[in-house]
Amino acid sequence: MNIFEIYLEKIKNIIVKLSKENQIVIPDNLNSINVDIPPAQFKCDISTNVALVLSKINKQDPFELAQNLSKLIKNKDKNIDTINVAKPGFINIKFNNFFWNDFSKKVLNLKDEYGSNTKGKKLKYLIEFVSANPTGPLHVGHCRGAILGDVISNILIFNNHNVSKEYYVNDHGNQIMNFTKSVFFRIREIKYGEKFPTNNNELYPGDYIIDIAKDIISKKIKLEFDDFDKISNKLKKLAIEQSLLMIKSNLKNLGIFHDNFQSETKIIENKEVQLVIDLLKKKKFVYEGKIEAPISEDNKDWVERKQLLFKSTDFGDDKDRALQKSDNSWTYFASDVAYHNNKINRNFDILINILGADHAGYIKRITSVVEALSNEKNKLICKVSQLVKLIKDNKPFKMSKRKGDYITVEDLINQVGKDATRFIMLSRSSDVELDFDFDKVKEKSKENHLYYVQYCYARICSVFRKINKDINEDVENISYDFNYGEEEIKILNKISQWPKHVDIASKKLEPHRIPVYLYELASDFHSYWNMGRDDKKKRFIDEDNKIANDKLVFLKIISNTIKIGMQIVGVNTPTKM
RNA sequence: GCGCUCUUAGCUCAGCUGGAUAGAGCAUCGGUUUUCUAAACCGAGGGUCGAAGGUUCGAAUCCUUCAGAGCGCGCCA
Repeated sequence: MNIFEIYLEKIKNIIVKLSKENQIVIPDNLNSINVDIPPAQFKCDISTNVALVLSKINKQDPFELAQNLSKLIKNKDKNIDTINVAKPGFINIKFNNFFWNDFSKKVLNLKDEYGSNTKGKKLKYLIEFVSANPTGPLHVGHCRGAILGDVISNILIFNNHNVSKEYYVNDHGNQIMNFTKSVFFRIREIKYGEKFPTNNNELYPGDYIIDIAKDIISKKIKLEFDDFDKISNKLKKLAIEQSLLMIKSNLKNLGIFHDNFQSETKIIENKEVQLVIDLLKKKKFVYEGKIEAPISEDNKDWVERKQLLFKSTDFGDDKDRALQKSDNSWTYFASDVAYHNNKINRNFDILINILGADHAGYIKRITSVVEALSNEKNKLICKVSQLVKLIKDNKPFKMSKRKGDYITVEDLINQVGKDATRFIMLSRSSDVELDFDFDKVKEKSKENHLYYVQYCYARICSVFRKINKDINEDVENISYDFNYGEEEIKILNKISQWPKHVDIASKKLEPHRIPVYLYELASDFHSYWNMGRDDKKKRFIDEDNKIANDKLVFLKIISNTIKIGMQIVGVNTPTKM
């Protein structure tokens, strides 16, 4: 029930027919023809640029062409009230009451599927997000990407795609060793009263390491904590297990659940790295060579040497990328190459990676690898979420790695709650930095968009409560002979735009469009609600505590649309506030 | 130095798969509650869409150059 799509189809059919009858010429590609939301001042429901697109190729005045086409569009269409041609050659269509009756009925019947694109091809997506190192709890920095990935998944699922959500666990490498060592020292601290070394800045000082140490001790596993090297592998497994539990609990509190946790170690143990590098060698994308020293400040200790490199410059990267370290172990990149090959072999149509802004420089090489391996150009799509600037007491709040000086997801949820966190993290495009103001987030006003939208839903629920109806029950057995006025149609019109916003959000992987739309819809509704003060006809319940059928359907489809949207965002719609 | 992202009202941002007179919120000023939720609503002022070129019938949107901000640029992960 996307009226923009329906009319686009109709218009395309008309011009294709005309071209077959040799009455007009049409371009091979009709993609630039659109049916869009007209600016408010034109007081119509949809508009199209067909005439403007066709005028040049037909050497005809667009205004005149538009007039001719509009006659054909209007012809026998029982939905159209008026059809006008505006200045350069836009065709503006206003629907009649019959249409809005029919529209409200259809939306009502679609229930929680309204806005979902059921026509498109069903694709298999793999979306990798969060993938934070399992060396500690999630902090605010991870939060935005986590929510972004989750809601992109929700949108794709809503549009009938198949989505697998994955977390890549970097349980291999130096960081993990440092982390394990930290746990080791904490265990010795607890067991033998040895002081945790403070002079080693490779170690993780955070208090959560103590918790992990305690948890491991409480398991009473037979393990001697005297020689780190002897037990490092066993302890590593235990420590990672604990920190993953912590991370999963953080994610759960954000309302996020992954389908799969893919271990880096497993990929290395399965020899998948060697396999993929052989494969790339065969394709001539891997060679032995030298790369230049990095430009960063302290590259004095840079030793130029021959090493195994991936030819990412073939795909437009600045330089080729190292696959092997000097001790012959694989680089992080190498195992990630194997991981992506693993993804490709699982036969997904599209791979999506959600990355933090600090990893944006990594995109080129990884998309290059995926292209080299799959021979498909846009197989892997990387979305970057920009930084979150924390603001407390009107001042930027800087997080540092020093102990206790960073805000975890847990802190965030305890202070502002899951829903507000989700809604605000999504309220801006992922391409721009986001100010996260602790004080404003907790405010319960228009400033806080979550409450503004929830309040709209709660207001509708209050009407249902008043007349002893259940908001979740279906509206049935109603004859549709409503006569909606201008104000109601304004909102119905807004609702008609919902599928279009979902569609763009889905195609461009831009979830912020959903909260932005919901805010606008809520605003229209609040506005309507307040009309009831001056105009009794605008109130939902009459003197006899009854509601008219048109008002009932009206409320039902508004609340329905809000609920669908809020479910995609992953927040609650309380019935009372 | 190179790469990615950003630059729209005093502030925070929508709008960008090219379209018509560029929209919200906050802040400022002025109003609304015998009424289904005032966590709300209505009104007013506020703009060279960073700058300059280009493509186009048409540019905030696409391209080029420049300026400013953020992030990144290791055999780290």
